[in-house]
Amino acid sequence: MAKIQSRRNSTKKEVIIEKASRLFREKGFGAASMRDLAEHVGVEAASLYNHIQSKSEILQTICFKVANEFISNLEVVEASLQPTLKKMETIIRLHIRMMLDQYEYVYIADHEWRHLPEPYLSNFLNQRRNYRKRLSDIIETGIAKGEMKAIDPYTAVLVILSAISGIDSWQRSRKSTNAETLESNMVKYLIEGLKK
Amino acid sequence: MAKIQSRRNSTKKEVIIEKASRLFREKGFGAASMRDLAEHVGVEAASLYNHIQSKSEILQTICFKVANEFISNLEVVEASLQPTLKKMETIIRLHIRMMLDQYEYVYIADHEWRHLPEPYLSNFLNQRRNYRKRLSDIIETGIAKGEMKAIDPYTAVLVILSAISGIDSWQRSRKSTNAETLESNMVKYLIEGLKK
DNA sequence: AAAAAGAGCTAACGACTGTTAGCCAATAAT
DNA sequence: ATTATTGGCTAACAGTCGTTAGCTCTTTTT
Repeated sequence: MAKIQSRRNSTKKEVIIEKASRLFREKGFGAASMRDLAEHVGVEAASLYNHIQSKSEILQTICFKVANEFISNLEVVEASLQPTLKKMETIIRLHIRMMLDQYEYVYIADHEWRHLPEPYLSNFLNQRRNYRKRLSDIIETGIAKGEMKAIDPYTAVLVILSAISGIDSWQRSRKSTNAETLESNMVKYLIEGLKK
Repeated sequence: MAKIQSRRNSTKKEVIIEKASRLFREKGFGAASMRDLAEHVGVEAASLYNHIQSKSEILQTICFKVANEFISNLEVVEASLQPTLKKMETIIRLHIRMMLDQYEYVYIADHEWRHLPEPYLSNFLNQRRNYRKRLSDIIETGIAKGEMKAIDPYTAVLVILSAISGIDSWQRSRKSTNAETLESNMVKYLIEGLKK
């Protein structure tokens, strides 16, 4: 092997993916070109292919990296002994933080998954459906245990996840608002709707 | 003038825009091609230009059509004498209905506005910012009047609008759920978080 | 009947797309 | 010291993109 990493403790592949995530968010996957990406990496377009296999491989990497992170976090919460309302709060806070400090990645997994080629597309959608189902199961349990008010669980999941993913349109307009304030405001609203 | 309308009471331009809205939603603005669109309209790509000026003119038409509809609806609500909580409920129901029966258009205005060329882009974002500000003003008034609980108004607006725009990811997975049920579930959750 | 305009077509332009081939220099492994 | 590998580069392919030019036929207006 020749030199395996550039400056900073990251592979060139990781650099490419990082720059790509920025570009994909700004322009959208379809409108972002490899020559565009190459320029941001500081290399010719063809050279990218020494590190990646294709444009859509980048998208796959990003989407499944995010998906896996959410799923493994959910597993920890599921296994915990918290009451259901607290579980939901934990998950909500986690989503908000992911959104805030891995913004580019989360955004792409949220908005650009459409451009995944099969079979990755189906795979991704299955994981997403499964994830949502498990969240609504928590709420369902919460209602059954009398810890939450009777509300349609899937609607609640939809509202919660959508509200959080909408933070992107906030970021730009109110960079000033600090993260903790945003998080606590948001949790307040979303949890209030679940509380009995 | 030659024949000014095709079958149905719609101009060919309207047909093009309607077909385009479907295509733009499915593939994204960048990935949808004029040849693709032409095929759906039943015509050669070049012939489209007898009715429209450019690809992005279609996007502009869709985005501002939706924006204008929302704004003029808001004006009616603002001018009404309802209590603030009722105003918000009216607006929420209106958004949900727009989302359900003008799905394609609303989706594009929500997700594809990024591809608007300047100066339309700035224009659109200004209108959006203004719209959100006016919603948060209603909530602020509601809090001041003691009709709503003290919550950060802009956070509430963000949660509400994002939650509704997330209905798209619902539609596909639960076509069965009828519109009224969805609407009432959603209103229940979103209004509950505002009520004192 | 003559003129104008609408609305379709084919062909093509120039720019840009993701990607491959093939070459060369530097580094790592033997 | 020699060989192998890595990771750059240039050039190019085959395709697609939005759009225009220029033609023809049909329909409307005068």
